Amino acid sequence: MKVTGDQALVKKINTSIALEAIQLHAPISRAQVASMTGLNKATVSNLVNELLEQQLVLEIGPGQSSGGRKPLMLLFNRHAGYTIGIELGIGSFTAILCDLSGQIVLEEANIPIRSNESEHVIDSLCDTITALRSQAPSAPYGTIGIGIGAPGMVDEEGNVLFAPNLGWRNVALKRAIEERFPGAIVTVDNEARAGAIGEWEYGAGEKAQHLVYISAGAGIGTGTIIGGELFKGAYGYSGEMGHMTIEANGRKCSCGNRGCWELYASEKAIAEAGKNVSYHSLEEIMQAAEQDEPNALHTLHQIGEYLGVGIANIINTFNPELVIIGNKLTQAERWIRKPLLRTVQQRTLQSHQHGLQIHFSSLQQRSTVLGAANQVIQLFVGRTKVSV
Amino acid sequence: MKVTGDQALVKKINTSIALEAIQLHAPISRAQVASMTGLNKATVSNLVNELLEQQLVLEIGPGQSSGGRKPLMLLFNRHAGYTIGIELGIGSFTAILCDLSGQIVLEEANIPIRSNESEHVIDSLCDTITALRSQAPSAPYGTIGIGIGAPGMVDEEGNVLFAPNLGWRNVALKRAIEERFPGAIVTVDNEARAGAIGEWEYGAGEKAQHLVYISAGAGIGTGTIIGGELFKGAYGYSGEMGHMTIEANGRKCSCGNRGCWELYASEKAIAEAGKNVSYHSLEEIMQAAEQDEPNALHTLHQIGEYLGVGIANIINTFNPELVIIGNKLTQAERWIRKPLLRTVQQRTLQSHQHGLQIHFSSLQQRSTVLGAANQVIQLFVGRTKVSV
DNA sequence: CATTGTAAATTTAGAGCATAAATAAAGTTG
DNA sequence: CAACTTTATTTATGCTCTAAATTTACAATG
Repeated sequence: MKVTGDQALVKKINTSIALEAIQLHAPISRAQVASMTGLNKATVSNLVNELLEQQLVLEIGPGQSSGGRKPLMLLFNRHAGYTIGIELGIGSFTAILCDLSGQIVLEEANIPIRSNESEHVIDSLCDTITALRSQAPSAPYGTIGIGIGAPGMVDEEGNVLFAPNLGWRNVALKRAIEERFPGAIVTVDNEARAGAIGEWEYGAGEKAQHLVYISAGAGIGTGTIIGGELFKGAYGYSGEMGHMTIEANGRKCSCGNRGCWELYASEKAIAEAGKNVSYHSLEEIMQAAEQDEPNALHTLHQIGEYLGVGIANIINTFNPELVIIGNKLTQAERWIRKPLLRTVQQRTLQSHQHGLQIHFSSLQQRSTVLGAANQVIQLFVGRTKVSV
Repeated sequence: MKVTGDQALVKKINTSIALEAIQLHAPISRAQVASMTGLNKATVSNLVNELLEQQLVLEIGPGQSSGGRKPLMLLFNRHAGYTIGIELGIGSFTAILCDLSGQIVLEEANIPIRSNESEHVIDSLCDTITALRSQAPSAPYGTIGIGIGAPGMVDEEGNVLFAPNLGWRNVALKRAIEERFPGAIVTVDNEARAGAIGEWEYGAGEKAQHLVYISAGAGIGTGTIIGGELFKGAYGYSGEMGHMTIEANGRKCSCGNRGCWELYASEKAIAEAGKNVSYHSLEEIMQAAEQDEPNALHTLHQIGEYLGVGIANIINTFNPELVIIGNKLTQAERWIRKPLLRTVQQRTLQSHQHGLQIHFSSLQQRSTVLGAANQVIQLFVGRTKVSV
């Protein structure tokens, strides 16, 4: 959005800075916030007092003195409001209610979807949202909003442009939810991008300024965080790296391209490799791998290698500190991990390997719901940044 | 940089907004600037008057009245200062002196470099810089700085971390130049990233908010502009997309990886394809192609196709509005163009093709020098942006 | 236990900037 | 030439940050 500078903007920026310092370093005193952020003590006092009035911050009494007056310690009031996070999957969805620090209060996992018809799905989502809202603890701001991670391309207005697994085209999901819950903050984003935020804020991504999250399931989606911010790309719907070519003359993909990464490194690879054997799902092949069946082991190893090929490309493109692999394929970490790491090591520039870490998701299927919820929280607290 | 909000920041933001409006829409009146930017008329008047004092803006007298008082038209004073842009190549470098709007005043093209030894190269650069500075027209701010585009990985401090074609490792190029020209603004960036800025500001990239520049020469480098800003990536030196794998089991690359894009879509592909024929350079193969030699034509077509494969990956990753192909291979546009476009069309998602344009560089080898010069100009005028 | 020193938080006074409204300047138009 | 328009500046006001002074609250010390 086009923004000009005025005093309100200054205050917004500084409030955001102060609140973030409190969130990250609680319990913390006003004086510490001032010295840490570079803001003037008086400014911090003013801003904090307003945040106290708004109940976004709590004073929990005096802390340890360091030779003088005891500081009054501050906490981010994670119970000021609650938010709902939803991961829309294939055949089912998962919804959570969490507080402003991402602590899950209620969870409704794997609610089946009977029909992929968008109206039906939206009805179903709304029923669950209503149920969660009614069970939410009372809070100054109540349930502030609903964040949704959807499988497919989502534009900046929250329209699901294309979701092949749901058979959706141009579904105005955000608007539909907003209409049902007037006043609520609603966000809709791609499932992998929400997952990236989830891992970054609450999972394996702690503190990393630059990370890439790879959602490897029925296909491959990616979410990228650069400089502590979600990388939006042009028009807001980049991230179709699952359709990056890694075999120029490879198999035909449903997207029209050939040799797409997700053909070789997602569940799609199982069905393909198993054409002559009888593996049709990740579950099946994992069972077989447990029995040390050579075919299953080989297929899983190959998936690991191909995941590594794509990850190497991502590393060369974005040079992140951290790559996190999430979604269903993490269940096969045992078999995938080694070939994946070896491939990445072989295929990336030495200089990019420096300080690079590769992790599997630590949130166990909760990356997306938490990330979706976090997107609402970010809007609620009004995070604002300046680049010079 | 970590920034807190104060009045100085507000002024900086608004000055930047006003100046940009004048640069882009000159000649323009104060009133137009105000209505265009959303700034208050009084604010614009104040800021413009300061810019006039600073000689960054000129008043060129009254314009056409639209029914009332004639507006006083404003121009960006492109002669307020001059800047030097340098493209460091292999075996030679090119330097220009240009005004603040990128108009080239002096050009020293293809100055040979006798030895790649960094000290020698730096000496040589400094000689040319000194010569250009001494010939620069007199201006309020004189020659404000030096921008350099270097072939290789450059970090945010202007250190050339790795430039295989020069045999450089960890050369503190920016600091070296700064020491020789105290007070000058010095920037050092990767050649392709500078090229992206050059094309965006002065070339085929006009007005596009999201573009990718592909520098196809001895290797492949890329520069990406997203949301009107150079995409820096983690640590500032992303963009090694030339080493993206497009043939998982392809040829070995000097970077350690296999099947890197630049092996198939840069000059490297000529040497390789020509192992049994006698093409060793772009010039040779183009001569042969002029004579319709089938081998040459086939090789060039293939290069076009492989360029398309990589570009398709980039499109899926960044979803830009505009892709610009620059550097040496543009000379072979005649032969490359068609297979390239066809391949991209075949390999990208329909939704991404919507509104996508693919151009060849319009600046003819000047993308990088102009982009490098522009980086200095940007710092000089202090462009500042806010994201909400 | 009163004194001294220190740290935290608040108050005060001052300055910078943007803005709306009023005013001035310089046109056009019938 | 009077009425209307548009452009630019001036004025008065409000908001925010900041430095410095002040208040508050505690620790250490003889």
